[in-house]
Amino acid sequence: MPRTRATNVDKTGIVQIAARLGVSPSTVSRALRPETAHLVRADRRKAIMDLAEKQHFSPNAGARMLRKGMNATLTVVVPLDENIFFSEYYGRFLAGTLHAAAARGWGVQISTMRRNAGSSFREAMQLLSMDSSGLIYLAEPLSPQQIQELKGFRRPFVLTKSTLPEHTNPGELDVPVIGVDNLSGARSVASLLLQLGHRRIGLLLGPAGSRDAHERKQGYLEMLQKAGALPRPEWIYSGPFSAETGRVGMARIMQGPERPTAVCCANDEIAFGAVNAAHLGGWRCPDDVSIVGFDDGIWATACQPALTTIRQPLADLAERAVGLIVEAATNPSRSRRVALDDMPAPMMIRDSTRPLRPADRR
Amino acid sequence: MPRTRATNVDKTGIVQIAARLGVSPSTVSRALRPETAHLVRADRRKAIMDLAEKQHFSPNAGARMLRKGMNATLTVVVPLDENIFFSEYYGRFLAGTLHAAAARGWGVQISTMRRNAGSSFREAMQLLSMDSSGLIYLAEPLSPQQIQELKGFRRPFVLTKSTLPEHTNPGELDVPVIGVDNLSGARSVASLLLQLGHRRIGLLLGPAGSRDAHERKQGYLEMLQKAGALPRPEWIYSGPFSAETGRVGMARIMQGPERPTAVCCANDEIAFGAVNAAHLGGWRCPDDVSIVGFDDGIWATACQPALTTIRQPLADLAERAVGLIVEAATNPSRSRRVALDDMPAPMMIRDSTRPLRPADRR
DNA sequence: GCTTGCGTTGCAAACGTTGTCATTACAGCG
DNA sequence: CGCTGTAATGACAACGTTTGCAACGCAAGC
Repeated sequence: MPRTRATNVDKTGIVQIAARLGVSPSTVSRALRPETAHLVRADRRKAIMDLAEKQHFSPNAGARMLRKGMNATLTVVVPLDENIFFSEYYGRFLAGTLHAAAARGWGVQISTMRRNAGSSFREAMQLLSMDSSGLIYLAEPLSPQQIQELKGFRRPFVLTKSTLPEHTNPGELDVPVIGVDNLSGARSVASLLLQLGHRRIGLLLGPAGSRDAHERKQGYLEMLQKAGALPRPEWIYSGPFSAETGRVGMARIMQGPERPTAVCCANDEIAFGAVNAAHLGGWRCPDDVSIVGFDDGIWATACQPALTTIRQPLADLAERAVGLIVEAATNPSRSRRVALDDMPAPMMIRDSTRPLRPADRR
Repeated sequence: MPRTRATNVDKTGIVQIAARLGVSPSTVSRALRPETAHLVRADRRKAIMDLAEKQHFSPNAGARMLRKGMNATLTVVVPLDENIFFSEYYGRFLAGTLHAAAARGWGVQISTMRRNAGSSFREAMQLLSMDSSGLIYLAEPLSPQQIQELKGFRRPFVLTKSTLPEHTNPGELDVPVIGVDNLSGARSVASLLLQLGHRRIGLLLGPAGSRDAHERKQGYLEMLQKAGALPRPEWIYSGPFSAETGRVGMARIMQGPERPTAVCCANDEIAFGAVNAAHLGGWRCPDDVSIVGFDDGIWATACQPALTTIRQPLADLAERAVGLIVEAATNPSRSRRVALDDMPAPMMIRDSTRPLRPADRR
C-alpha cells in the first residue's frame, strides 16, 4: 500500500476546498486573495469564502513563499548585549519598525546577533534572515571587512549609520545606510546656546568608538570654534552614554577654576546626570547653568527641568528603513541603492536652557 | 520561445550546485544539512560546502517550509497600545522569549495586535502567525468568547494567564495557559510583614479588570485575614499600575486618623510612588513604614531604599512558553495540552521592610 | 451568421527542497 | 566465485499555491 491515498479529508487546503465545491484550485486561489478576487463570479466567491472560513482555512505560508519568492516579513537584528528593550534607542526604533511594518501588512522578526565564531558575518546574517525577505541591521558596530562581506548578501538590507565605524564615509560604501543627522543637530543646539549669550560652554561627550558620539562632538566643536568659543580642555569629559558619565563629568567641571555657563551633552542620559550633579553641587539648572541633551527620549519632558534637546527621529528612521526594505523586496528590479540618507533632527527647546545672566557675562 | 530555458546560471540553489559538481540535488541537500551530512562522502561534502559558500547559497526558506510543514519561528502577540518596549512586563518577557528561542535555533516574530474589526479573533491570530509555527499571546485581555474561538486555531499556541478574565478558571478552559503564581507570591510577602510584627497593613492595589491585580489582592487579603489583621477600609486604595496610584493612595492613607505601619503594593511602580509620597509626607521608609512591591523589575534594586518585592519569573515564563511551542511544533503527535502552569514567584527581601518598632506596637 | 471581445474557469507547469526507495559499487566472508 | 551487508548516491515523487495560457460560453456588433 503506497501510503494512505484517502484524499486527506482532515487537511484543509485550497485543493480540499476546491474538491468540496467542485471547482478547480485555481478558482479557489483567486477567490481567496483580495487582489484576484474580482476575477471570480460573485456567488461562487461567496461560497468559497464561506467554506474557507468554516474550515478555518489558512494558506500554507511555505507554499506561498516558494511560489512568490518572497515573504511579508523583515528581520531586525539587534545586539544580544543586555536588556535592549529598555534602551531608549532600540525601544523606540523597534516600536517604529513594528508600526511601519504593520501599516504595510508586513511582520517583523527580531533576532539577536549571536556570533557563532565559526561562520562569516554574511553567513550569520543569512541565517538570521532565513525566513524573511529583508534585514535591518542595528546591532553592534561593524568592521570595514564585515561591511564588505555584506555586499554578497542576497536579500535587501539596510544598515543604520550608528553601526558604521567612525571614520568611514557612508557615501563611499556601496550599501544602503540610514541615519540621523547628528552633525546638524549638534550644530543647532550649540548655536542656540551661543545665541543665548553663552560663551563658556562645556562638553560631556560619549564614548570613543561610537559614531554618534563622534559626530555630535564634531558638530559641537565646529560650531563653537566658528564662534571663537572653544571650550577649555578641563571642560571636556567623555564616557559611556550613561547618567554616571554626566555626574562625574559635571562634578569635575565644577571643580575647575573657571566655570562654564552651559554644557552640551552627547545624549539625554548624560544630561540627566549633569543636571543631577549640578543640583548636588548647589548649581541650579537653568538659572546657574544651561544644559542640553540629545535624543529627546521619554524622560526628556518628564524630568525637572524639562530638557532642551535634539529629537532623534527614530520613528521616521524606522519608517524609512522599513520602506526601503519593502520596496526593494516587492520590486527587485528597480534597486535604488541609497548610499546615505540622513534624517533631520529637530531641536526641542524646553526649560533647561536660558539666556546668560548679565552677571556672568564678561 | 517558451520562456528562457537557460538553466539560470545566476540563480543559486541546490540544483545549480548539483549541476556544477555533477552530482544529484539529493546529495547536495544531504551534504548541506548537519543532520544528514554524515551520509555523504567526506571529500564530496567538502566540495559541496565550498561551492555553496562561494556562491553565497542560502536555502530557500519557502521550499523548506513547504516540504517540512513547519518553520523555526514563533510569533509573540503584544498589544499595540503604547510603547510596550518600555514596560517592565513586556520588555522582560520579550527578552526572555528571544533568548529561549535563540537557544533552540528558533526565531521570534513580534506582532502587534491590530483589531481589524471585520474579522474574527481567530482569523486575526491566523493572519498574525501566518509565517510562523506557533503563537504566544500576551496582548489585551481576552473575552470568554474569544478564548472559545481559539479552539479552532490550527497552530500550537500558549496564552499567558494575565490575558484571561478575572473570574475564569484556567483549568476549565481547554487551552494551554502559563502564568505567575501571584497568589503564593502575595501570601508570602504579606506573611513576611506579619512575621516582622506588623499588624496595621495598608493595601495599594491594581486596576479592576486585571487578573494579576485581582490575584495579588486575594493573596494579601487571605493572609491578613488569617492573621486577624484585615486592613481598615481607608487603608485600601486601587488604581492603575503606576507610580501615581502609589502616590495618591499613600497620601490618602497618611491623612487618616490611624496609620498603618506597612503597605503592600500591587506592583513595584505603585510601591515607588508610595515610597515617594511617604518621604514627601515626612515618613521614612523603612523606618516609619515598610513597603513591599511586586515584580522585581530593574528599578527595584536601583532605587532608594532597595525594594522588598516578589520576583516575577518572566524569563522562566518565556522559557516555558517557548518550550511548549517548540515541542508542540516539532512533535505534533504528543500534544500535551497543559491546562495551567503557574510558575513560583520567589520573594526578594531588601531594604524597604524592617521589623515593627516597639513604639508602634500596641 | 460570423467575428470580436469579455467574463469566467480549468489545465498544467512551475517554485526549491526533502525523504523514500532503488541502485550501484565494493568489501568481507564462506 | 557467489552471497550478504553496508556505504554512497541517484531518481522521483511529493509539499500547496500561483499564474500564464487556453478554452468555453455568451452577448454585442457588423
